[in-house]
Amino acid sequence: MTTDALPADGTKPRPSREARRQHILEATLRCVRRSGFHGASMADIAAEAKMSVGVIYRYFANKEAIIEAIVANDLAEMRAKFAEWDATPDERLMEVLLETMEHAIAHKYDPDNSALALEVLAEAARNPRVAAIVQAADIEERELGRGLCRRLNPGFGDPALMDARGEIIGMIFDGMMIRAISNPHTDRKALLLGLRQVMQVLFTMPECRGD
Amino acid sequence: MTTDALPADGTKPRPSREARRQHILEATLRCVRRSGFHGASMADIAAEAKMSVGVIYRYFANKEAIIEAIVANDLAEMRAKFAEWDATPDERLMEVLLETMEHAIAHKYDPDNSALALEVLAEAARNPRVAAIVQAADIEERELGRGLCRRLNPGFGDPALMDARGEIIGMIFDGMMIRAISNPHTDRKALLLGLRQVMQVLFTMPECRGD
Amino acid sequence: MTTDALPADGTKPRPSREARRQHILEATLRCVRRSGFHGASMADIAAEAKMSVGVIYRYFANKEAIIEAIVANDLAEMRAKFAEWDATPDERLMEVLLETMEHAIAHKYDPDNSALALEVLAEAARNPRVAAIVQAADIEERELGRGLCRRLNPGFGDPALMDARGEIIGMIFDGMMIRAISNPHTDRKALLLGLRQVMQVLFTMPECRGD
Amino acid sequence: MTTDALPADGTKPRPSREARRQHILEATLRCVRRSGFHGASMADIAAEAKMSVGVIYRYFANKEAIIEAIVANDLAEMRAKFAEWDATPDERLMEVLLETMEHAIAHKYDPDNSALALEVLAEAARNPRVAAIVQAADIEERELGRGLCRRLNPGFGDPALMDARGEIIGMIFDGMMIRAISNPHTDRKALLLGLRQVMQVLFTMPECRGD
DNA sequence: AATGAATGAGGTTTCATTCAT
DNA sequence: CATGAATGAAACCTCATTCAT
Repeated sequence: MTTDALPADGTKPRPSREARRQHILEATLRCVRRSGFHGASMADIAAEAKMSVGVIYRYFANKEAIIEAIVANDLAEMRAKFAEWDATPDERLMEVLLETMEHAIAHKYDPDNSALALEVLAEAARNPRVAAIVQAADIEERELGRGLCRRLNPGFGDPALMDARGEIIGMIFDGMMIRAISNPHTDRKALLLGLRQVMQVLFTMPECRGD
Repeated sequence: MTTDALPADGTKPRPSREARRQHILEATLRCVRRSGFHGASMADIAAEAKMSVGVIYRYFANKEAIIEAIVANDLAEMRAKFAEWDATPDERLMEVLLETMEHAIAHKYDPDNSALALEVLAEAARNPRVAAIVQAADIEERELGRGLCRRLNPGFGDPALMDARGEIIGMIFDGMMIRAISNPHTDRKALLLGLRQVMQVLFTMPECRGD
Repeated sequence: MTTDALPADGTKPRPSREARRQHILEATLRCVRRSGFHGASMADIAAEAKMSVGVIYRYFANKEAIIEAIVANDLAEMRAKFAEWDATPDERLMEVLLETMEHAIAHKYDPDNSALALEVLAEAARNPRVAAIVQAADIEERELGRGLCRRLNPGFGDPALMDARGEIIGMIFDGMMIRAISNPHTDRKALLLGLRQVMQVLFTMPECRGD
Repeated sequence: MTTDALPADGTKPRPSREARRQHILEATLRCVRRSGFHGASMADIAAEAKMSVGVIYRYFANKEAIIEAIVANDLAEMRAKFAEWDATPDERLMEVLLETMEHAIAHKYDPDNSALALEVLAEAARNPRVAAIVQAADIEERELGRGLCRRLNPGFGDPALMDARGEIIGMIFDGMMIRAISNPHTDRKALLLGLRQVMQVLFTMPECRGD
């Protein structure tokens, strides 16, 4: 039995604790995208969430805790993406992946998304608690990615080499966010063609013991 | 060449203006890597540089100017890298590039380097002045990269497609910095093998008009 | 009328927002008279108001806003003065004006008042925002003064000349504040006699086309 | 024997100590008119005087001493003005005075002049050293003014009343500087007519024991 | 439980003054 | 003597956090 529940009377039911946390997180996201972690003040967040400053402290111990929760939240999105692929039969998998590229480009080149991700990564680069969250999420993501690669490339032998291949694919997707900053006006049409070709190779190219 | 000069006597010569600027930039770098741009206070920087706060303002108009100088400084490094390649004869170029991969990995996976770069990029994502510097540098880098690609792949027709290929190569290098945060303990040996293989393909794979 | 209200219990009621603004303005006035606008630091003002520095910024956007509020506050005093004269019947107006001279002298020769006014004017001489406030107030004051002159001197024809006469009367009152600095120990009794005589002439002397 | 003198050789002779002081004062004046006493930094002044900061401290103990010297300098101007009048024969005196009005208006309504004067007066209102200088200058000015009044109005009996009359005339001139701030766009033509008429009255109106 | 006013340390920046060269 | 780089105190302002109401 939680503290929410029991509407019944005329007043609107109090939202659950989790719902309010989410509400705060979403407000924070909007603020952070606008001004970065350090630029977003608790007052901004409170105003954006239409709450008082004080109440935020009932849901999060401090500002850092909000940041950590935001980072953790990204997991959900990522899992959803992989779940979609998992539901795709092997013979259509490559096709679906290539179709995904268009959305991936749009998503990664969206300044809002990349700005936030870079903010998080820069924070992770020096805040061990954030780093731990990012890395934990990444472990999960790699595991899911490994499954995908195995389905596409059953003949791959050495798991270390396959992991490396996965890393490289990861680099391309992650690097897209940096390219979005450094060269926001890329020709996305040409990029899409190029990426589809390269991805096809990356997902299917046989392993090859170096030298 | 500069206005200082004339050491010779027992006293240590006054360092040149440029030397002091570099001194401040290096101190700032150490602080920024430790705590980020916003986390590094002018007092921290001054302490790190063993200077008074005020003197820093004789060399930089404000904190943002230091950031800009740091970003601009990266240009020199990048140019040096391309200059090295430019001096390499065509027949050895691919070989040298592949050898470079090892250093690239070491460099990008060095937390000091990637933390700083991400900091800069996150700042660029919101600060138009920093964005302008980053993008100007990138234009130059792309131009140099284009030259490299043309030497390696003279048969490439559509320049848009070749630029896209260059973007993708850029994604891999840029993305490496993010992977360095998300998965710092990658098996670098396997990664090196994989990257060499992939790069060889990327640099030489013929263009291919989609669908 | 305001949002506070409900004292009644033993605890002291929270002062209204407006009351706190006034409290800050009064503290600022004391500081400014002591050390001028630039000499009065926010820390001084906070100490004088027995508040923390930060709280002042909840009531005023910045130091300049406090200055502007002080200037604006003077308007109220000025309007009250004219309102008093407006309520006086024509036949007693000159008499009341001459009686006012004594208070005017006391007011303008009070170092507190003149120091503040000069501070404001010096600021207005350089700060366009303050100048705008001062000039807006003056427009209003001239309009009121014009009405007064018309009542005292209905035969005055050329409005430009009457305005000039008003300007000259203004010079005398404004100049008094400067004399208060340059010669604080004037014989005020003699001054009062002289001013009454001069004012009577100024208010009633017929216009006279030049030469 | 002072430290200047002895040019003779090919190099340009070193300016006298007094000349350099004047040079600094003039540079300071330009700075102060531009930005006020507090706004004019020693660095600004040094740059304006084309000197190094350090050398200024060989001529003035500190910034306040420069301010004091500027105030004291105004004496010279004022004395020159009275000297001109002293040289005028009685029968033309009033005429010359009235002619002076036009220059007086132009001078007092010049924002540069009034801004500086108000700056000085505001400073005098709280800095006893500056107040002393201002007041000493005023004593001298009043003495000269008294002579002028006596020449124009030999029948005036009570010296206290005559001094009061002088004060009032002073108010008009001083007040003009404040009007220049509060109402910079006065109709100066009309003002000139009005002032001439009023001045004529003020300089010649017989004394009159009040009530 | 919710509010939002208050705190005050700490941020960036300026500048009068000194002093080694 | 002149220089101008260096100092460091102090200016204004912000904001995470607390707590009386």
